[in-house]
Amino acid sequence: MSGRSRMLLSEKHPMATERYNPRASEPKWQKAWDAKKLFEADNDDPRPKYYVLEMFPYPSGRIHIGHTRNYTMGDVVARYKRAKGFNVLHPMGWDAFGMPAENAAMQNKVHPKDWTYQNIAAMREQLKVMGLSLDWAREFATCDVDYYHRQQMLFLDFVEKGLVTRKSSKVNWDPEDMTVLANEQVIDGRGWRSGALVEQRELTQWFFKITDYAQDLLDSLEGLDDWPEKVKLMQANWIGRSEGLLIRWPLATPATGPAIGKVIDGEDELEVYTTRPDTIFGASFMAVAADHPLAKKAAEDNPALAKFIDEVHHMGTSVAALETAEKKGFDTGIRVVHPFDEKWTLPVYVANFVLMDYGTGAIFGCPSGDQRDLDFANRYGLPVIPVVMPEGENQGSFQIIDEAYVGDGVMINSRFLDGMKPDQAFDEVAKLLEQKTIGNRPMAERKVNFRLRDWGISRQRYWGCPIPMIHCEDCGVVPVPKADLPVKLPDDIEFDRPGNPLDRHPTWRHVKCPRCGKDARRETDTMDTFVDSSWYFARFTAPWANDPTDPKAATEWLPVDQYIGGIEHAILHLLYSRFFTRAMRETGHVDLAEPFRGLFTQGMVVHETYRVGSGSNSRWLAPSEVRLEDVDGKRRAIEIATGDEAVIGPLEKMSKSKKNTVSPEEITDGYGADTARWFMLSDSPPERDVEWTDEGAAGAHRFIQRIWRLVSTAAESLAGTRPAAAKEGEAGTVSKAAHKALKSVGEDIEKLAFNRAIARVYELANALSTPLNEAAEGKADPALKGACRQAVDILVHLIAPVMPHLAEECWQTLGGTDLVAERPWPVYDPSLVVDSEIVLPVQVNGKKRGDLTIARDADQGAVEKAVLALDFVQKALEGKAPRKVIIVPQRIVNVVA
RNA sequence: GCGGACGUGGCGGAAUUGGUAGACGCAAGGGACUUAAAAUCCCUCGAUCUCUGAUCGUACGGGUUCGAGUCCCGUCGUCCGCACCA
Repeated sequence: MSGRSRMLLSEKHPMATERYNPRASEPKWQKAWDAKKLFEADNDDPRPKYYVLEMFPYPSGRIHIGHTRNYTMGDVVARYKRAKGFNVLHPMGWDAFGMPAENAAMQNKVHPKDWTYQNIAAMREQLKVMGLSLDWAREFATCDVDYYHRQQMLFLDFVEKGLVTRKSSKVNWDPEDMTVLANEQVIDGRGWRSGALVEQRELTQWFFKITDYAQDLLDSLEGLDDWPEKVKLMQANWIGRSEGLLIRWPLATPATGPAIGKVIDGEDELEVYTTRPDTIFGASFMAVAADHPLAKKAAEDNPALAKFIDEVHHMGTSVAALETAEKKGFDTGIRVVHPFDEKWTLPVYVANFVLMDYGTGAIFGCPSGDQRDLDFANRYGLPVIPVVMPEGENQGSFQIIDEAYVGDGVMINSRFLDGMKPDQAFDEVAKLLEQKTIGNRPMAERKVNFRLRDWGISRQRYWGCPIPMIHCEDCGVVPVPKADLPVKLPDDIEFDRPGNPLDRHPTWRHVKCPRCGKDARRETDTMDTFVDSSWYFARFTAPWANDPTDPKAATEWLPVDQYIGGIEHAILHLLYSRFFTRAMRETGHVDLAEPFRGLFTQGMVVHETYRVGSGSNSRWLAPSEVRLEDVDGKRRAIEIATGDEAVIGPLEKMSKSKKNTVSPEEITDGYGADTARWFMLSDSPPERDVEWTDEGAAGAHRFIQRIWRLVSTAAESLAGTRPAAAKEGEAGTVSKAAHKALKSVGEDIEKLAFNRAIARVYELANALSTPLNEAAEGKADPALKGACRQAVDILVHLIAPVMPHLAEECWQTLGGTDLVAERPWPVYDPSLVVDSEIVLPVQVNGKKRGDLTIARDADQGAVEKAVLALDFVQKALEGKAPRKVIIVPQRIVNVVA
């Protein structure tokens, strides 16, 4: 458009501006940012560093709207911190190994590699549309040979430091995916991915010794001040520390005294773990797990017991099975002797509720103090001796019938412990038994137990990082020499059968032993994909480094200042990463223990569901397939194609199966990225779920157009005006509104309270609406013009973190020659964020009756005098003196009549 | 069962952490502009009543306080995590 025609147009319609067109505008500004490489972090930049990271996505093929909310939050922080003068690292990558690629290979005959890289390419393009200020120069995928090569280096370093072990253990076997799952990946007895019922199998597996760090991982939670309490609590529960006592109970044999029970050769004690040694006089039986060595031995000549053990093995592990499972046991015939009474023997049962892999796989049962033990005792007619009684109960009448008492109180029926508190009794029992001996060892020792297990990382899959180890018949398990790394995945691979394709590859597994040179075979297990995501944040600090990290860069950038992701990773990913960072410190790759200084868990994007038909004929409808109507205040959904009414279901996480998904393109194609970004952060607090609604998106877009109208109509008249804050009059009101908004938006972003920041921007836009229109109509005096010019500059900078494209467009229209993305955050004038006069609410007897407008710096005496002179106060007092006048400075006045 | 979080208009949510409850947005209703529509602008919007004012009101019942959405005790409800962990 020529200057002449522009002038004609503006003469005809002085107020007319075109609507803002995000489709033309957004790509333009994205190119401008890229051209200046504004988002590429320089490790040598001397400014203070700030590392903001969102949990990287799995390349499933499509970016989900939930992803974009997550990344937008990180982007707002990144853009804000950049404007505040930080050297910001904001990278992006791909968590690219895993089962879905293999499933696609099996179903669609695509190579997992091709499938994955194609998905990455598509998703990268989707992300770019969002205008995120990411450093794409550092992008990598965990399936890049470059990346898993370094992961193999780390693995070998961990092996050297003794952080890796290989042990035979019972594993959770997913029969559908035909692979092993970590305990953390078994949810309600089912595989976290396949949903298949998990079986128990005995396999030799590779483990990371995370339990070595159990205490440290627990203790260090306390220092994570910028983590949600909820996540810390979940981790603490998962680590599950308990303090107790190992007690060795002598088996009743001819040597120990009355040989009542069955005698097993070579067995003379039963070791149990208990957190309640104080209840030892309430013991009425012992119980061991079905896999306990004593149980196995006792079953050798006892077919009935062997049968029972077999039954326990086949018991379901589903929640339903566990909940309904009755406490069942089988008496082995073995007897133990009570540590404090040689004449007291107790039966040893095999019980279905005792777990082999916690404690020692054996317990003593105290029915009065433990519900499970009580259920068991009641079923098998074993004695129930109350040993702890609530304070103030009458011992004569206190009984335990079918509810165990687990609280605090006072010891009874416990000989020398009687009258003590349970805590004291605990210590007393520990002290006495530590002094007694059995064999050559003390009869008891204090022991801390953890629920946390070592992290099994072996997976019998192709699409993962090969474990760089070699099995040699003569030398045993030998690490691949570092010089021979990487162990690359073979490309020629068949997916015609389930199971591990690496295992049946014709040549790949055959190698020479690096130690003796004889024929040997490669480890064909690959690593759990949670290994890949346990250190990617460190790799981002120097993705070009030959070693896994560049320790200098890692030291400078880490910890991640702000990590943002879903609550679903509260345990697995975050705990593994905390362990990994410790292991990397041990091996010299980083110099810190805690990888994430600040953690934020964002809510999901949810949408209601629509369903037509009923029973087996019913089907789900996508939001785009229905039309919503409002009939007599009732919302109805109509299927557009058929006109049938659909049932509106509750808000649910967006999922393919229920078709309640909205794709980012549906929004960005029409309204643009800024609308999507603005909508996802407004209204709902970021930690809570946000409901995607068309009205909400439309509302966000209306605001974009409103800002554009406001700025562009005033732009011409403000063109030559120098920004200047005013203190008085209408101009002063404008300046104060702008500076107050500037202050609170900054504070809100620092706290990640994006919804509040957005509310403040709305307020500022509302406040500027009249003055800016006056300026556009030429009705503003120089003071007001200066104030408006400055306020509009501030407004543009305030919207920039959330609506970066619109901000650039506005800035250009206002005559800016640089980019908002490279401009500093404006500084507010402290004198403009406080008013010289304040309005104090005045209460009489705690109820608000009116206001008092008074100078901000008025002293208490002046405030009291002015309050007492108010009409409504005098009326309320009826001429009497007030009993009390409470003045909270700058806040409220309460007159007590 | 154990552990934790939460409960505010028609809706999403604010409330400086004990100081004006309902900011801001969505939805709804009314009006202006228009031949009309869209867009835009203005007004109303917790409930009740004797309506220029008053009373009630933050799940429910008590308590502490000059003052409670906020703190304490109890009840109900919702959500989340763990779950036979001795």
